[in-house]
Amino acid sequence: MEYIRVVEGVFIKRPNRFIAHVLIDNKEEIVHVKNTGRCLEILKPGVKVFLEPSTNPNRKTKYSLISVYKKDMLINIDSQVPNKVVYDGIVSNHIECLKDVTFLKREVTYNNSRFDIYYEKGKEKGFIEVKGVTLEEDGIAMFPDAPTTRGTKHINELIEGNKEGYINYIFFLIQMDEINRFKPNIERDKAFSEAVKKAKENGITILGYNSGVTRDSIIINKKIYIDI
DNA sequence: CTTCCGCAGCTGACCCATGG
DNA sequence: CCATGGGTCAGCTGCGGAAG
Repeated sequence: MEYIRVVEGVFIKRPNRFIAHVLIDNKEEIVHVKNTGRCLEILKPGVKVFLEPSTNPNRKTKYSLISVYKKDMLINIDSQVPNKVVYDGIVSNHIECLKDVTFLKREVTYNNSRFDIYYEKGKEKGFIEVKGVTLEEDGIAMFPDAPTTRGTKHINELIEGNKEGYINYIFFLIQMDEINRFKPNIERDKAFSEAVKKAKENGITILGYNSGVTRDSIIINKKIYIDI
């Protein structure tokens, strides 16, 4: 997944969920933030960020904030992209246990939820819920960075699906390089963490992959250890 | 003892920008 | 036109303290 005409900036502040103030070419710009989480740990004043110019002339903001440096590690915070990165990873047969799928579709509604990816592989079929992970502490990636009742609900519905014969997956895409370990963030969201554990006990496969992140791209990389 | 007022804390609505 | 989710603010509730 490539970004076009990426520019560099310095993060100033994020007054609300959708916008941030960023210094670009020594000029303060108001830009759109693609991330839904709060990202307190990484969006600190003065950090170096990368932005993609918008092609939509009707937009209020000229740029979207896509990645942030945390020390010397670049973290992609685009919450739209993990979905696509995983989808591309499956299509290119990069995911060991999802090789040679026979059918693949994004954003598929099932009962009351919409899941990120639906797949069929011969007789096998199921849903894949993708979670983008931007939080890291001591080399361990964690999710979520803020409580997510929606996420918990999704997982419980994946468990229901498994009971009805689907073979479902939870896929944590770590939006950074060189992180080789993942665990649910029990301190931040106990309910979610317990739902993940329950999912595993009910036969749902929990996958974690890190990504190759550069200033103008993100691509799926290596399978990592999941600590549940 | 009862009533009223003030304040703190909580809830809910709305706003922000975008893309589906 | 709706979903997204945190921040802000207005308005409401409930509690406590003080005064009649």
